[in-house]
Amino acid sequence: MGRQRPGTPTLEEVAALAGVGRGTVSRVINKAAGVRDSTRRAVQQAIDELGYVPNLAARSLAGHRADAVALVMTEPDWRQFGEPFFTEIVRAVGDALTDTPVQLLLTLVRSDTERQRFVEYARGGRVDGVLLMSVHAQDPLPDMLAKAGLPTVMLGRRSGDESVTYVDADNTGGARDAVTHLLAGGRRTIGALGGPLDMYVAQCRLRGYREALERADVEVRDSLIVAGEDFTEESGRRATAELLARHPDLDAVFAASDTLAAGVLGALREAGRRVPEDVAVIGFDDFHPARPMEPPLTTVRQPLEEIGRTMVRLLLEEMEDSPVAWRHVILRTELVLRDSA
Amino acid sequence: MGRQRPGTPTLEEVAALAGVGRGTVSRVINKAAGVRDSTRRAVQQAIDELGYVPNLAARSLAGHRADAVALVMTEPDWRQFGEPFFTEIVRAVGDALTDTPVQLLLTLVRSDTERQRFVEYARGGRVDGVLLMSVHAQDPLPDMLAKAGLPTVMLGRRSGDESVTYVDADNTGGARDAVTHLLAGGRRTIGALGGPLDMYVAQCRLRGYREALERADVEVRDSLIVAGEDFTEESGRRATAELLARHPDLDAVFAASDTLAAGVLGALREAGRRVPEDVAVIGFDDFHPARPMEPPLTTVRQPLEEIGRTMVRLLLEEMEDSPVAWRHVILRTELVLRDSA
DNA sequence: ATGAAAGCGCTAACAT
DNA sequence: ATGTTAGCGCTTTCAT
Repeated sequence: MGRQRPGTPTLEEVAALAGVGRGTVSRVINKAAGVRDSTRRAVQQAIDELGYVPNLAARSLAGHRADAVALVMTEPDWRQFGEPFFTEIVRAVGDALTDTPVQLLLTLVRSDTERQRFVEYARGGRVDGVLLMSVHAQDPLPDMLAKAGLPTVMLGRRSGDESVTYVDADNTGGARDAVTHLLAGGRRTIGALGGPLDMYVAQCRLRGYREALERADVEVRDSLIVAGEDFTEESGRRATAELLARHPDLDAVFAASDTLAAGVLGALREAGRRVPEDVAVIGFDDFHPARPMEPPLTTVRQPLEEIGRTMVRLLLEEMEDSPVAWRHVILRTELVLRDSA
Repeated sequence: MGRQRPGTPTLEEVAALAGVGRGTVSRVINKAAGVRDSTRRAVQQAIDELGYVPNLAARSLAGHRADAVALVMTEPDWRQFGEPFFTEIVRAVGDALTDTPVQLLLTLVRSDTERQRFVEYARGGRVDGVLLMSVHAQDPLPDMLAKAGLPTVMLGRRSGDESVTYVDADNTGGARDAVTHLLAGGRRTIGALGGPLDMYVAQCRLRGYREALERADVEVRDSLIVAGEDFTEESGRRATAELLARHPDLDAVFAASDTLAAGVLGALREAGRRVPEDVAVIGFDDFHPARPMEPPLTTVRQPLEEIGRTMVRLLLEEMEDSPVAWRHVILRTELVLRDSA
């Protein structure tokens, strides 16, 4: 057992030292109005003298709030957490909370044990709200939290008619733009690398690919589409090799993530194809400044900063019970042209 | 305000429904001994019927513990979090806690504001202990926590005489082994890439480099040593370019991290050097299965799994106030030979 | 503007 | 084995 050391000063001792009532001390530490300036100073001095720190458990119990929110990564494969997409989201969420008194707690949920433990933690009132990243279609966590009445915001959605509040990028539109760009460049044999199909985001990006082809009256061939197991570089490599075997005349590839795209580039070069001369490549861009796409290719940029900010805004609104205009927000992507393919 | 919805059943209601006293219900949910099996079942049924979940704030307040520990990343540059070294540690720590009732909370401390907020969170009793990653020499956080009497375990140390409990790899020894191996291979003009010198780990690794040279009676030349700003690949690239400019006859490089080593490889190849024929490279290995060193080179492997496990063990011991044999643990590294350089 | 007092829901010590 | 009770330290009315 750890916790606050015995002998930790309490609000009551502060009150005694300052010669005021408990209520007054409470008002001071909560910066509530209606305290004379001289009293406030006296209390503050007592606080400093004693090194008083509020007991958060007591505050939670009496105040019915935790002043904390959880950002949950529900991914059995924890290494995904190192992916730029997630680190950027974490950064954006952290930034959005920096001016609030709310403590951000990142948590991993990799197994049913951990899921159970987290639900008890959250339902137990240790957080006021939950942000969910990387949710797979069959994940029960969002519903468990919703049923418990906990304010919850997801990054992405599990399906087309999602009940939980979410923020998503316009994956379909972004993919459509990308493939339309490839078509405009004269490409016709365009391969598509989706991510894992149990994630709606992968379905959307593939749908965008199809829609672009259909609009241009180009035949959609299933043999040009490969759904990977995940969004990793290695996955991109394997899929590309497969694609090249099936379609030696491949002249473009649309990849559903930038790590996939990196794998595509590697595999293409190994196979002796020039990029973008022989094969043009476009991927979604997770916008990680430290690991720029190399070489710079045209990418579909997701507004990660805005996604994180929006998630926080929606969550705080739900926590305040204030009216929310939209419970579903879909943010536009941007096609960043960086080649002449 | 969020938190447990109004109308959430309390322990008292469970007791009433089950027709027992509060104490008994408490015993049941805490799996305490001394409850008849039939009573236990009756209580359990009431719990299920009501969908009761314990209020963790009340439990903390009465029980003087939080059943949670924080794993803190104190790095102004949050992107570091994506580095394999950290994701592996997070995984190992998560694994070590998976069979305990303790919830793991990851937190970012990037600024003074966040440091302050976290200290209040921790001192406020929301966690029973703190694990610290990526601590820089002048970081005041460890002392703030120690002064507050919070069980704390650091990954690495801030200096040679660290007061806070820590777990570290044998950086000096590992570096010595690496450089000794290079010398045994006949290399004499060996460059050294340290990390940021405000981190003790970087100093140790450079010391190991020096010691190996001294033991072999090879002159230590300052011009062969470059301290980077951080442990990133980009940093490794720049440093290597500098090294090559100063020493065209460079025949080996010792890098203080695997990401640095990756940068070294890139820069060497760009400069037309063959690896390991012209220049042998050895780096510390953060052992990330998903991003293997490419090409496989000899590396100094740190026992990350064991580091994480040990940190957790020490922390739990400190939390239990049970006697701890060592407050400082230094784990051996292993030289993994993968080339003929 | 400030003090007093009633809980918040639980654990743990003490009875029985 | 189980019921009873006294807090844990705070927020929040309600008086004054």
